Amino acid sequence: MVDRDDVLTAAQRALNADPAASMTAVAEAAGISRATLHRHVDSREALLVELGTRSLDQWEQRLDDVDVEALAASDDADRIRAALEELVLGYVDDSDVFGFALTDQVILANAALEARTQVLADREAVLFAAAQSVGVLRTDLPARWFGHAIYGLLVSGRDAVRLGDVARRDLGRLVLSSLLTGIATP
Amino acid sequence: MVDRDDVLTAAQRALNADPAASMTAVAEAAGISRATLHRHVDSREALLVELGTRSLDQWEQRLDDVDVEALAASDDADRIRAALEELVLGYVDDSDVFGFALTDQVILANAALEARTQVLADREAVLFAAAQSVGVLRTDLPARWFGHAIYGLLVSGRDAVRLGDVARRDLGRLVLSSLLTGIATP
DNA sequence: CTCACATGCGACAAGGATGTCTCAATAGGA
DNA sequence: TCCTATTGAGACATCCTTGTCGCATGTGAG
Repeated sequence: MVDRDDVLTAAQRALNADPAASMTAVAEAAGISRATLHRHVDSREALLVELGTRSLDQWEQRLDDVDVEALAASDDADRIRAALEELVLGYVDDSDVFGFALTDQVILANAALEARTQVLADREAVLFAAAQSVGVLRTDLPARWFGHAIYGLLVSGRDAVRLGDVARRDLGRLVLSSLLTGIATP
Repeated sequence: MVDRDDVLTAAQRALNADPAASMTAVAEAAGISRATLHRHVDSREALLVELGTRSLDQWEQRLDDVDVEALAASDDADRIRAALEELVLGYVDDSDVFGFALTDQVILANAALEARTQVLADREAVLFAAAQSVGVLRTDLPARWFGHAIYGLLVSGRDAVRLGDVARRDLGRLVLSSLLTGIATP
């Protein structure tokens, strides 16, 4: 028997491989018929939205895990820096599974998801701002920019691995060190 | 009268605004009828491929402008660094117009465009490698990674501007400085 | 064994986009 | 002015995808 969660996971995998995959392709990937797929999910858009929600859940979980709010109030530069690294490395791992959601037009165009994205970005931005004030992150860049920069490097990291330019196991280090210290010689 | 070039430019604009724009929408944006649009372009895919080609032309032009090959052979660290900056700032400008091509599935899935992308990425990688050997770029990162990192920051930069988190005029500086020196405090 | 329930399969209608065609209007040059 | 080439508008067939439905199958619990 195929669990609803199995279906969503399979759909995730299928859409990760081909972001334009049709419901037929998704159903095949899940090893069920299209009719059964529709017994689990109302529509293609609903599926995408649900997967988008899943990815936001995961994002939120990462933020909870490092306890963003407490951290932001802590003034502990070392812990903040460590948390930032942990966060980014976590995102890199997540991008393996949720990467397609980063650039999917249906997900990006959904108002509810966009609103929740804003909320999470706000939470994150609080941490960034705290990191700025304790001297971990540069103060000459807007706090809101950091999240975007991370996002971009996740997209490029995915791409680099897909094209074989970078080994998957090196990705975390590459993204993190490019992000924090840049690609130029110090 | 509407020039073929006008049509492509308008299509660019329309697809930039909405990457999923239909041929009807593109035609409207160009101020012509759908039939006339098809007199200029065989199919939607052909249109996308042509616009993708255009963006690669522009990329190639940027590489020509800085004379990548000569530069890579020059061993002049200052000039290489300056060229890198010029290149990236140029890309940021181009992303205004060609940004949608960065993530469009039709364009990305096209074999011919992907092949040419590889060629251009190779040219660029030569410059990156030279930059590494003269001490401008870090040697502990793969030369092929740099191009991806730039790509990612272009995507995020576009996004940041679209969401209003970053002013368009600040974008070049943000991207360039995040890329080169990272977001962490030195 | 039997029954209920989930599934696969096939068929179906609907919707949307694409590409083609024809015909009338129009603009621009001879 | 007249002729020609281009355009717009609309109609059309086609294709693909989506979502729904009915029916037969099979499996698992009791």
